[in-house]
Amino acid sequence: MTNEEKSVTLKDVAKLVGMHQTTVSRALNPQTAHLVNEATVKLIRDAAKSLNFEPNPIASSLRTKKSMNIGVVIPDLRNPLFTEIVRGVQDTLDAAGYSCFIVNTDGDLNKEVKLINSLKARRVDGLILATARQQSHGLDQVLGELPAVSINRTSTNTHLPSVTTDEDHGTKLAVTHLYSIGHKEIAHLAGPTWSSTGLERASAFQREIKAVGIEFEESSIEYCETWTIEAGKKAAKILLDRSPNVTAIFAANDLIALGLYDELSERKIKCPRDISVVGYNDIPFVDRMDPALTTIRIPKYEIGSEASRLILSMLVEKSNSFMRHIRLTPELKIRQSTSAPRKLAHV
Amino acid sequence: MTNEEKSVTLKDVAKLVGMHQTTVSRALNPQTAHLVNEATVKLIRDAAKSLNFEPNPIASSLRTKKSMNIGVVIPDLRNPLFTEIVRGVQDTLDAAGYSCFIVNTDGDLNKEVKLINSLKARRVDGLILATARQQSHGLDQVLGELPAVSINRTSTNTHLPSVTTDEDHGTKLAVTHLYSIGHKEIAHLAGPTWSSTGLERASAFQREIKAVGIEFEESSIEYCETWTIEAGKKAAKILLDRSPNVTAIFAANDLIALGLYDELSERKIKCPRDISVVGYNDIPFVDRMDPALTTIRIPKYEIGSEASRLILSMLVEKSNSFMRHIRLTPELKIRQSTSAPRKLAHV
DNA sequence: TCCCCGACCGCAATCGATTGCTAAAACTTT
DNA sequence: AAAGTTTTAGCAATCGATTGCGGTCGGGGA
Repeated sequence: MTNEEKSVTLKDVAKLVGMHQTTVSRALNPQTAHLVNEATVKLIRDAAKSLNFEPNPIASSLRTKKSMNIGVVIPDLRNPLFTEIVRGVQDTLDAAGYSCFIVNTDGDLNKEVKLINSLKARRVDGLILATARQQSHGLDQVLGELPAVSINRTSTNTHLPSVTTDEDHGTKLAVTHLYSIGHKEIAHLAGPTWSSTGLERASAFQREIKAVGIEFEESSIEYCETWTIEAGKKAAKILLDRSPNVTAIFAANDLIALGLYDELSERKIKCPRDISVVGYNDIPFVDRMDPALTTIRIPKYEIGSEASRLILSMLVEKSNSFMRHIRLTPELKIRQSTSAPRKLAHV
Repeated sequence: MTNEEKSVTLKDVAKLVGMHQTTVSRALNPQTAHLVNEATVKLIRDAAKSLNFEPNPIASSLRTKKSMNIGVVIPDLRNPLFTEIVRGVQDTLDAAGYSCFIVNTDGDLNKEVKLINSLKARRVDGLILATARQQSHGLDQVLGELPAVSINRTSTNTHLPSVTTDEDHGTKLAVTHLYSIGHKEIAHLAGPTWSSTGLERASAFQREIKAVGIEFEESSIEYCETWTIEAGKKAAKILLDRSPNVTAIFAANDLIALGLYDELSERKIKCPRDISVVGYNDIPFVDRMDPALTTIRIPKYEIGSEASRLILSMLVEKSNSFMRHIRLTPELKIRQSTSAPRKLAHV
């Protein structure tokens, strides 16, 4: 019988100190403790501790209409990119006394809508959206009044506060790196066209290619269907067939780069000897692949923590008035998958 | 003004159909709908739909004392082993209408206790524990009456229902594989001694080594401090110094195997040419490392889903009476990190 | 015809914390 | 000393769904 706890309530504590539950409530809450005599507060706090009182957040939520939960919508927790982000979210959120519900859309827009609705049904106080669709397709309507921030701001969703990384800069890092080591025939395995980051990187690619003085051809970009290894491989197949003499490929993310790796090894094309590869994100373990992947590192954990801070701030100052956009800076991690081209491409 | 929803309640629905909220409540709940006239049920359901009514789970929780949330305690979400498991948990749980709170202990026992308490404070209905400490150090007391299942049953915690994999079998697969391709000098980089799985695999290793007819020496086992790459590398250093002529090493998990990889490459020891390596778990991407890691695959997703099923069943049949232990079977994935020893070790 | 039972539905209490309002006491201010 | 403040604390309503306890009505059995 070490376990006599039968859910201690405010009233129990009140009884113990001979006061009303109201006073106990106020004494225990830092926000309202000033309404109670200091000595009484101490008395009550001690009593609460002795009874091992834990306020019931559910009762509290019901009355205050704050669940202290926020929903986190991601494509798939198994994608290491997101686990890193989510960790940032969790740490920041629970430091503020919030918890989170994580849901996986698996890239399915219908599912996403359903999940957001379920999150609303669960009365989350806010949402962090890490699913970057180009067409938010009435998501705004689904969102309703619910405070939300978006990771990977979609261009159509600029009305949502967001935390993003500088896609242009990241792409520039990739392209100029490849150019600086001698590549002239650079192609791009782009992200899906329904993804805002995919599109942004693709158009940044085009811009940067021109910026370094290479003539841009449409054929040097091939779009992947999804952000996966398989899609990357499939697109790589097409790209390599079409442009056999590229010497470097910038993949829109690491997974796509890995798909490219697969296709290269099937064709016995050696990376980086024959073709250099740059990825994006720097997810865990790509530094241990064969070859170690040169990539654009984004501050994943920080994206999560910043997004959390943002949503938290929206929750206190209910003023949705000012729309904040936080932009973080990526950096280049040079590893073994890039090297000077074997034979310089003719200009 | 597309958003006129101001939180519709039972009472609103009741008003619309001219009935009492009680009836509405019963009609909407499948469990109690039989108490209401069938025609009325339909009427009410339609009305609810038309008002876009969503029952407030918080109010419901308060009354029923069921939060419909369960806590998931893991070391670190960033460890791909756990993200896989968690996905299994999430999918199974939310099919049953439950949500989960995921917390990360970062291997810190104090933190673990704190987190479990916070989970209890949040009124979770049950717990899934994926932190496998040998000494549960009064965790039982912390747990109290809360239903819980453990992944990786700790030997001291056999009083908790559990979902585990067959460590003996997995270890046997590893050892016999190495033996069958010719290795006689096999060492083991064991998991931490505070971990039940670490200990189990280590003792199974010893047993299996003897079983295949190799003389066992204490020196062929080196324990890692934690389940990390760094700890693996550190222990590998010691092991390789001590036993320079081992031809194969069985690492207690993939991360440790990767640490071993690092140490091997620093010493210019080629895997598998000079030393074969077997990992454990088969976490994502180890098939793409250099060399692709031979490992013992465990059904990660299933562990999560089985654990969830278990906790759910405990929630319905409150009878804690029968203690269930589910044991899943691992399998061997042979890849490039194992091959026949270059020169056979002298017997 | 009378009684009993089941089907159907409403009343009101309940879960536990929060908060607007009120009131008593304590302390200032003229 | 009277009036005005400030401090401190209690009362009771409230959040929204659930549920034990009836109550009404219609029908079946005796």
